Amino acid sequence: MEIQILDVDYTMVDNKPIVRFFGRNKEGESVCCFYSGPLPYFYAGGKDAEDILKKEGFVYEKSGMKVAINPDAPLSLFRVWLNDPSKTPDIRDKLKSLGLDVYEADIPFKNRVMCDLDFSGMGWLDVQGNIINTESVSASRSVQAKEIKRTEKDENAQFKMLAMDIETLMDSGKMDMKSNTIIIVSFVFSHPYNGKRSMVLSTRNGDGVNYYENEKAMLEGVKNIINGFDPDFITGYNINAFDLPSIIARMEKYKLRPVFGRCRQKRAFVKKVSAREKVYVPGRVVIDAYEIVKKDFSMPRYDLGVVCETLLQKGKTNVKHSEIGTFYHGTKEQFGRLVEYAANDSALVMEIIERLHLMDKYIALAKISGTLLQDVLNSGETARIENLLLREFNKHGYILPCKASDREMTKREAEREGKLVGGYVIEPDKGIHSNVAVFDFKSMYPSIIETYNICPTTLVQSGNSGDVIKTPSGAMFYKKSVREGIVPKIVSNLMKERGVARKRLKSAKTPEKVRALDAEQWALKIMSNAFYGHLGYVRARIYNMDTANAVTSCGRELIKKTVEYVGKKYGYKIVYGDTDSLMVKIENGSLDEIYEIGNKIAEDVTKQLEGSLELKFEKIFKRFLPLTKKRYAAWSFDKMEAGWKDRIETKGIETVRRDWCKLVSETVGAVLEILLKGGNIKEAENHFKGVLEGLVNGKIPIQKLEITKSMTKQTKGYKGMQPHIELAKKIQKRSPSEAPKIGDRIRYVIVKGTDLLCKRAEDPAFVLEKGLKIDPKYYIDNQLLPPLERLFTSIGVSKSELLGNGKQRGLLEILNSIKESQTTLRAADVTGFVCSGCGKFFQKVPLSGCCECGAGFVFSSQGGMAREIETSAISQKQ
DNA sequence: GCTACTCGGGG
DNA sequence: GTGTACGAGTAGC
Repeated sequence: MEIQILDVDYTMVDNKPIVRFFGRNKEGESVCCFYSGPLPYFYAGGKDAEDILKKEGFVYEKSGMKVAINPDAPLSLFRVWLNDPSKTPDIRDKLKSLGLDVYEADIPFKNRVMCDLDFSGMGWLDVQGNIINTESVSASRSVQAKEIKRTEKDENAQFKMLAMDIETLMDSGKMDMKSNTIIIVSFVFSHPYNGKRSMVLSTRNGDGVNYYENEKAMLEGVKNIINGFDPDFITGYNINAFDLPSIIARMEKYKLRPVFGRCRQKRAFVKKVSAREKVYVPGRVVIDAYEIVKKDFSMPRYDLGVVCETLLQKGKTNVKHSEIGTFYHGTKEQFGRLVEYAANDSALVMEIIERLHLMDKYIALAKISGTLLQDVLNSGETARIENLLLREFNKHGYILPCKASDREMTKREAEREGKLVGGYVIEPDKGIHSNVAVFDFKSMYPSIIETYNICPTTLVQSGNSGDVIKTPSGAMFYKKSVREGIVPKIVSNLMKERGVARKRLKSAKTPEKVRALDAEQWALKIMSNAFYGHLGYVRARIYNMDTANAVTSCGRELIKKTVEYVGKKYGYKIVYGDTDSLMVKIENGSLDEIYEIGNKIAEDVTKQLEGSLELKFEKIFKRFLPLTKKRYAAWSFDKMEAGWKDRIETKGIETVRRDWCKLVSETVGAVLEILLKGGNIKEAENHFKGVLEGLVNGKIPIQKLEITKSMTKQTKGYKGMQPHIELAKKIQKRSPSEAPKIGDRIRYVIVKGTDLLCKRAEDPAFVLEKGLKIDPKYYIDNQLLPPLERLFTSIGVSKSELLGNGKQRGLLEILNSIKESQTTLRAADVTGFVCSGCGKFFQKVPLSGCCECGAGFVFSSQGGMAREIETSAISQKQ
C-alpha cells in the first residue's frame, strides 16, 4: 500500500515504542501504519565515558561518528540505546551530571525516526504488511507494517479538509476562552459528509440548524462529526488561538475528553509557542488560515473581512460583534442571520485555502526539509533547516551537538555583537539615471558556500596549512578534494534539484503539476538561501561566526572585484549595488541593445568566476532614481517572451504607512511616476505644487487626509499629548456612547485653529457635519513635506524651490506662484486615470504602469481636462 | 536614528 | 512531548 505521511507518533507497548504513521493512501482511505523497531538513542562521549556507561548499566555501542562542529577532535563516542522516548531527557541529564558530553540528545522521537528512515512530512511510503483490527486509532485502515520504504510521487492524496468557526457569548465582556459559552459551531466539508457540504450546530433551534439541548451535548456532537468526517486538515480563521482552544477548554469544563484526532487515547492539546498558541490534534493537521495569510500576503490588516475582499474579491456577511448575543436571543430572522454568518465564515476560509492553493508551498517545504507538515506550519525556518541538517550530517558520518543552553546563547550574542559583517552596499550615485543595466549574482550565498566549501566540518581549526581555501575574512576551509563539506553538499543538491524542478515545470501539462513544481522550486530556493543565515544564528546547532563571516566576506570581495572589472574593461559606471546586485549605467542604446550588452557582460564576468558562481543580467532600469543606500525607485523593464514588460519598482520607499494620510502616498506615487516615466523634474514639481494648491483651496477630499492611529490603553494612560488620544477624550465628552475603546483605531484630521496641534484633531464626520476647515499647513509641513522633500533633494530640488523662491513665504504667495507657473492641471482635480487606449477607468495607476490593453493613461479630472502623461506601449506584443 | 515592547486574529 | 520557536509596527529614548 502507498500512503502519504500526515503525522507520526508512537505508543508504548511492552516498554517499547511502536511508531505510527498517519496518512492517506492513493485510494483515498485514511490509514494508520504501525511499525515496531526504531528505538530512541543519542550519543555520549568524554572522559571515562565507557566506564560510566558500563557501570550505569546502559546499552551502548562504540560509534565512529564525528562531531560536526569539531570533526578532528579525538573523541571516543558511544551510541546509547534507550527504550522509552519520554525518559530520554532524564537520562540525558543524568549522563550530563556524571560528566559526559551528550549529542543529539534533544531530538523528538518522531523526528529521529523520520530522519533515520529518510522519510519526509507529506512524503509517500510503500508499506508491506497485514491489515489489522484495532480500536486504538480511528482510520479506515490500520496496517501492521513489516517493511516500509519511501517512494517518490509528485501528486497528493485526496485529502479531506474541514473548515470550522464558532460563535460565543462574551458575557464577561472579555475574550476569555474558558468562561465564554459556545453557542454555534459551523462546519464546511471539502467532501460530502452524510450527503452534506456544511452544517451548523447550535444550542438554539432554527432553520437548517443541528439543534442541541445544551452546550455539552453540542460539544459531543462536535467530536462525533469531526471523527465521523475524519478530516486530514482542520482549518479555520485564528483557529489556533481561538476556536480550537475554546472548544478544548469548554470540553474540559464539561469533563468531556477533547479527543477528535486519529488516536482514540490522545487528546487534542494547546501548546504555547512564544506567546502564541498552537493546537495539536494527533493524526490530523491544523491549518490556521489567518497565520498562513499573514505569512503569505502583505496587508495592513488581517481581519477576515479585508482578507476576503483582498483575496477573494468578495465581502463577508457581517454581524457586528455586539449583535451576536442579541441575535442569538433575538427573533427568528436575527438568529437566521447569525447562523448564516457563522456558516459563511467557515466557507470563506475553506475557499481561501483551496482556491488560492495556499498549502502548496508548505507541502513542498515539508517534503524537501523532511519536516512534518504540522511542524512546517507551526515552527519557523530553523526547524526545517535543522531537520535537513540532521539527516544529511548523519548520512555522512557526522552528528550534531545539542541545542545551545541559554547561557551559551547569551555568550554567542555577546560574541556576535557587531562582528557579523553583512553585504557590501555601494554608495549610490544620486540623481536620475537613464538606461541602467541591473545584474545580480545568482543565488550568491548558496553559491559561495558551495564554491568555497564553507562548512563547520571543513573549517580549518588550527594553523593547518595544507590544501586550503583562504577567504577574505581570514577563515580557511579544506578544499573539496581534501574533504567535502556537508552544508555545501546540501546546498549544492538543493540548487541542482531546483534546476530539475524548473525544467520539469516548463513541460508540465496539468495545472496541478505546474503548481506542485512551482511550489517545489520555490521551496528549494527558500531552503538553500536559509543556510547562510543559519550559520550566524545563535540558536543553531552549527552556529559558527567564522563560517558566517567567511560567506559574506567572499560576497563583498566578489562584488568589489566585479565593479572594478566592469569599470576597467567596459568603461561603465556602477551607480549602485547592494550585496549581490549591481546597477551599471549604460546610458545610450535601445532596450534591445542594452539587453545584448548586459548579457555579454554577464557572460564575460561569469567566465572569470570560480565554481558555480554566476553573474546574471536581470533587467533594465530605463530610469533609476536612487535616494540613499537601500532606497530607490526605478522604471524597470523585464524581457518576457512576449516582449518588454515595464513597471515602477520601489525599494525601501514606504508608499503606505499607517501614520501617513492617503494624500501622501498618492502624491509620492504620482511624483515618482512623473519623474521616472516622464523624466521631467519641473513637471513633478508642478504636480506637487498642484497638490499644495488643492490643500490650500480645500479641494482635497477629506478621506485622503485621514490619519489612523490605534489606542492601545486608556486615555488616562497616555503621558504625552497625542492627537488621536485628545480626540478620543473629546468624543468621550461629546457622545460617550461612541467613544473609542482600547484597541480601536481612531481616524482623525487636523483642523484649522489656534489651539495646540494635538487639540486640533477632529473626527472626519464631525468636520463635514460642522463645516470645519482642515489645516493645510499641518498637511504640508508634517505629512507631505518630510517624504517629498527627501525625494526632491535627491534630485537637486531644494525645499525653498518647492515652496516658492524665498524663505518661508505665506501660503497665499505659494498659491499665487503656482497660478503663475502654468500648471496644466491641479492635482486636486484629478479623480483618477483613464486608459488612452480602451478608456477604462482606474482610481490608481496599476503597478504595471499601464492598462491591460497595453496603452498608457491620461488623467481624468473633474473639469473634463485631460492630459496625457504616459503612452508606454513599449511592449512588442504579438 | 536606534532599541524595547506590544499586539495581532478571534466573540 | 527527547523541542521554546515570531515579526511588523509603534512607543520611547
